[in-house]
Amino acid sequence: MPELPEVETVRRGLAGLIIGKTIVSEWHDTAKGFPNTLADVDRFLKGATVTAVRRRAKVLMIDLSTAYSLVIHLKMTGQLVFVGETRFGAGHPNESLVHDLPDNSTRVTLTFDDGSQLFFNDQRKFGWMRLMPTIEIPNIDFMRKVGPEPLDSEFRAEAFAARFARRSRTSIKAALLDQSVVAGVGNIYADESLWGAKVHPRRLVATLSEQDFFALYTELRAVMNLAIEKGGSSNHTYVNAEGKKGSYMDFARVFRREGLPCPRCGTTIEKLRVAGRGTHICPHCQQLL
DNA sequence: CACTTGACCTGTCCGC
DNA sequence: TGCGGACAGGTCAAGT
Repeated sequence: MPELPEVETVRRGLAGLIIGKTIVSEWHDTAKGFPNTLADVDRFLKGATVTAVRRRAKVLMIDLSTAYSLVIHLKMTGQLVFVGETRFGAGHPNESLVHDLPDNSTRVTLTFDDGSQLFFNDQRKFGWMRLMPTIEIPNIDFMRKVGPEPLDSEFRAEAFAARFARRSRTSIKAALLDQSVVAGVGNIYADESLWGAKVHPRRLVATLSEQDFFALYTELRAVMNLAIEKGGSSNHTYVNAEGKKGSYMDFARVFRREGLPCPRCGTTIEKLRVAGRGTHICPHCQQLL
């Protein structure tokens, strides 16, 4: 589900809601989604206080006072939803956006010392949550190979372009989705940034000019920053830590807009399949050459 | 090694 | 209304 802006939105929400709280109980359903032993849960999770909530690429990390962390990947349909005392009050403006939890998609429930709860829900069960020593997080396979953060102020256009050398013979869309090239890009922001840069998603990486890469770098950062500002994009499954939907989809220029006019030139937006993913383009603005 | 495809799951939507 | 198939904001393991 979530890409970098959605995960960052969840991170910011959670940081304000759970830092300083102590976990008093834990429930989880399957070994696959939560592979830790009960002994580890008892020793390093129960009684632990949340000290920080971090993000790297699309991975969230909840750091604990035990020097362990909960490392979480939401994949396609994962959610982390916090429920405190005031959330379901009658007449609350967001009352209709959330329903009673846990529900049939709930995989993990954490209960804090003040009675509030954090639910990890995941309809498709692709996501995972694991408890591990904080210091070992950089050694997991995903962290070792993941590329730079695209919004890092130190990450410049030249470095962005250079990252693509490893994927020169594939389509630019496949390369953008490759987490080892640049971190955090998924299907929505790949399509949105390619449209912004006027680059056809099927163009081979090797055919992109320096100007194309510069435009793509600029557009990707602009689109991700806007999405974070708008609280991410929402389909029927994505909600932030407070159970609210993001509004970026109201600003999307091509994603899921097939049949509608391109906001730049009016040409009808088309949907294709590129790198095995549904892909949205303006056939006039984005030419194959 | 680089690249593509299928698998992992469940729910929903669309055409018959 | 029921059913089959395609598809869904992501990564891996296998295959060529």
